[in-house]
Amino acid sequence: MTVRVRIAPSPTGDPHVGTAYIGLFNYAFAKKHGGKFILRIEDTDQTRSTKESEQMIYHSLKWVGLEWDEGPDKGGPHGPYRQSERLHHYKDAAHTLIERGEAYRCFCTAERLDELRTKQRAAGGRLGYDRHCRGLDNTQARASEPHVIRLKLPTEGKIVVQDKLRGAIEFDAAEIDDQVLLKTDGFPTYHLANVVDDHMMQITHVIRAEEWITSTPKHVQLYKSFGWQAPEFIHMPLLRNADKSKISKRKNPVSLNYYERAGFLPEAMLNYLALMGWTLPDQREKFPIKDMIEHFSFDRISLGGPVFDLAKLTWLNGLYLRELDDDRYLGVLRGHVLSDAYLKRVIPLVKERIDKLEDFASYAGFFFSGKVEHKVEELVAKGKTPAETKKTFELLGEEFDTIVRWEAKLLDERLRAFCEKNALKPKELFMPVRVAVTGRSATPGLFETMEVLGKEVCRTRLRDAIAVLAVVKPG
RNA sequence: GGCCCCUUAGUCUAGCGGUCAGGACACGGCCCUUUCACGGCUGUGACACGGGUUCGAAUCCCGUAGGGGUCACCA
Repeated sequence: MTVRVRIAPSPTGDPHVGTAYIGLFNYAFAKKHGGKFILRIEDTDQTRSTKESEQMIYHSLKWVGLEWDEGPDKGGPHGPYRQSERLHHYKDAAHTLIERGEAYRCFCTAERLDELRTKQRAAGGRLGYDRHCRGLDNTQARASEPHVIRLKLPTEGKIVVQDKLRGAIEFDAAEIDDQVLLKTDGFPTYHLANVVDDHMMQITHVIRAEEWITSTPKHVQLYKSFGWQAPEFIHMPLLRNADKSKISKRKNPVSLNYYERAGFLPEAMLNYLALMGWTLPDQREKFPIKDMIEHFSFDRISLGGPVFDLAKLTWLNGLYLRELDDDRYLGVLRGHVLSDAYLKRVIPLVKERIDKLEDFASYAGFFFSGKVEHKVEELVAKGKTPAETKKTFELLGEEFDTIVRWEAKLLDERLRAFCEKNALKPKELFMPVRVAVTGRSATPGLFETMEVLGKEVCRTRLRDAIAVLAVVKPG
């Protein structure tokens, strides 16, 4: 049996560091055993999936060097590899299940389900679908009405998940919801799509994040209902913020775009990610990924959720950077931080503001630097307190997270709307933001500057500014 | 809250019954150096707690505590 593993990101937003992390472990395992590493795009959420995001996933995965053997752009013997192009498979599968009595149509409205949950919450009991439609015998007749298809789970007994890292994990079948398989819009949920695809694509090992453990019994039941053999499950620990919560953009740069832009080398990135929960038998911390492949084994994975430590990644990156010869160094420098493409975007903003070329670097320095210095007194608008400013920045950070197209015109609109929503005058917001994202009070136009800096840099500097304000003593 | 997972220093980890509990990041000191970095040396610092099992537990078992995840027609 040849090893076949997959990484299955959903194209909703920026390419995530967690995708690279899980991708790496899949990749290392596949390469170790001469198997195949497959990329599958899980775009079954019609409202959130975007083509831009899908493109960024390809770009970032290639950047870190995780080349896939089969995928939407590459093809392969088990395509298509984009779930939105496989809808008929899921539909067929769901109907097969209905015919076998393993699934049923459910006509409950979103309102009824909301109501149900509200009641359950009030009663303090368990949340979950009450199987209202499970016993319906006229489901066939009503097939033309809007409905979802739900999986029938056993009402008693245990469902056992075999996790390669943790052994047997037992769940009471009665505790598990009759999961929706096919949504009203005819699209499958993750649960159905991933099982159908993993089976059809002959995936042998599912290496995914720990957050999936609790839905795995549903998948186990699905394989059983179909009469298919389930793959092996390997649930990796979750990357964490410093406070141990699941890594998130509120507390860390999580976009791979950021790391590429900031001038981290892909080999350092991968090396660092490999260190998160895994060790080489000889304990070396700096190693090329081919060494990981050579020595890879699941029993060297530790299960405590590792805190993603930017400081240590930075140290490791320095090691890699220092061993580059000057020509290669020039190459990576010109490839990212000082690329022609980036300089060409900075020039129009700086040109009219300086008179001698020698002033370029000092005027435009913040376009090229990582961290910028924040002075509290510059960060806080007249008449505002540091605490108020901190609060405003936190809200603004969340606003940033929802902005998909990071362009000056849109930023202008969004920030003005933000002022209105939060009862702020533009000048009470714009100067503090300027200082937060550039570290300076004299800069080119704020929105143009923000566009060129990019979302991730702005987000990171805003986060840093928040941290500076957080240590100010009130009064 | 129910269910599930996890638990060695601030952080990443080694350890798989007998070790002075080892390494790395960060932090402090010293050396190198015109400065700053790099580099070298060095220091502070950990087995969550309580019961067992055992001649002997960081290592095995059971509790407790803590942390995390999950409870969607999102993945």
